Amino acid sequence: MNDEPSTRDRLVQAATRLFRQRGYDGTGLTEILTEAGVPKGSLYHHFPDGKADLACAAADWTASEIIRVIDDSFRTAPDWRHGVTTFCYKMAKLFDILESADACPIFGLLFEGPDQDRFRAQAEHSFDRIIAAATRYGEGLGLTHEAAHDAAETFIIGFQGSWTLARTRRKSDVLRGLPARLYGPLTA
Amino acid sequence: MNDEPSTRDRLVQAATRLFRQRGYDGTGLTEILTEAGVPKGSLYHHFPDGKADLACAAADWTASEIIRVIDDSFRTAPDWRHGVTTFCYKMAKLFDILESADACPIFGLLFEGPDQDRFRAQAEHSFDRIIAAATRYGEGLGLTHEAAHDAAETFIIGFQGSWTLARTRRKSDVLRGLPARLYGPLTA
DNA sequence: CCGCCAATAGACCGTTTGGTCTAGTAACAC
DNA sequence: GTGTTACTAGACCAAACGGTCTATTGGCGG
Repeated sequence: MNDEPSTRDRLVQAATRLFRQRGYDGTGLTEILTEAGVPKGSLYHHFPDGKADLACAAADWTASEIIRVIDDSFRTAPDWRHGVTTFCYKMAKLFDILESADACPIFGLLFEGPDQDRFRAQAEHSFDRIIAAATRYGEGLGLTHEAAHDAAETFIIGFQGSWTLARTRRKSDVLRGLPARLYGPLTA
Repeated sequence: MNDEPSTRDRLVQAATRLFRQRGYDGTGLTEILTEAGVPKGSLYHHFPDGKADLACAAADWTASEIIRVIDDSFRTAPDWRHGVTTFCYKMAKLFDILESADACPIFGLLFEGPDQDRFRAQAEHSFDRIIAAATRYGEGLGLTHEAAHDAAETFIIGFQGSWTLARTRRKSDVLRGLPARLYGPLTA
C-alpha cells in the first residue's frame, strides 16, 4: 500500500492548484515548493527546465482530469445532450468546491510566461485531447465524425465561456444553464 | 488641435496592450513606463494605488472599446443574428491584426494580481456593461427584456469561448463560425 | 563493505520587481 | 514678483524572483 504520492506528483498537483488560483507569473517557485513540501533541488531534478516544465506537466495533468470527467459523464449517457448536461453539473459542483476562485481548469494556467509559443502549443494540445475525447462519445452516440467534432467544439467553447462568466459572478448557475442555451429548453 | 494623448491616456493604453499580451503579473511597471514614455512619478500621481489602479482603468477602457464595436455592429443590423455576425467578423479582423497573440480583449487582463476580489469585481462590472449594451440592442429589435438579456449572455459566453479557442489555434475562423454554432446554418 | 546514482536539501546569487521619496518644472493666481 | 498646485523626473530601496551549485542522503547491485 503506497498511498504517499511521489515527489513529482506532489509538485505537479501543488503547481496546478496555485497556477489556477494566481496564474503562472503570479505564483512563486517558493510558494509551490512550500505547498508541496519539496526542496528546490528536487524540483530541478524532476523538471530540468524549472517552472516552464512544471507548468506544462500541470496542463497535461489537468487535461487528463477533465477527460476523466468527460468519461464519467458520457459513458452511460443515452444521448449527447445528457452527456453535456451531466458534465456541466459535475463541473458546477467542482466550481462550488473550489469556492469560485479558480480559473477555468481547462485553460487557467496557460498563455503566460516568457515562453509564449511553447505554452500556446501545450494549450492547443490539451484542448485537442479534450475535444477528441468528447468527439469519440458523439460518434458512439450515432453522430458522424464531422457532426460529433463540431458538437464537441461547440460544447467546449460554451463551457469555456460559461466558466469565465461564472467566475466573475461567483455563481455556478451559469454552468448548469449551458445545455439549455446550446440546445434549447427541455421539451416535455 | 490637441492631438497628443494625455499622459494618463498613454499610460492606460500602453498598460492595456501589455497586460493583454503578457498578463498582469507578467508585465513589469518599467515596461509600461518605457512603452508609454512616462516617468514613474507621473504614474503614481495619476494612479495612487499604482499597478492595480492602472489595471482597473485598463479594464474599463477595454470594455468601452468593446461596446463601441457592439454599437457599430448592431446600430444598423436588421435583426439579432446580423448584429452578432457583424460583431464576430469585426473581432476576427482585430484578432488577425493582433497577430493572434493576445488574450480575449474582454477578459484578458483580469483575474490576476494579489488583490483578487477587487479585480473580480472590476471584471464583473465590465462584463455587465457589455451585456447590458447588447441587451439594449436586442430589445430594440423586438425582444422582451428577458429574452434580450438571455440572448446577450449566450452571445458573450460564446464569444469568450471562441476567442480562447481561436487563440490556442491562432486561427480567427473560430470567431467567424460562432453565429452558425449558436443559431444554426443560414437558411437559403 | 563499497560504489554508484537517483533524489533530497537548502544556501546562495544576480536580476528584477513594485513602490517610495526628494527634487525640479510649468502654469496660473494674486 | 511670490505662493500654490499639478505634474514630471528618476534615483533609490527592500523584497521577491527564478535559477545554480555544492553537499548529503538512501537504497540497491556487486
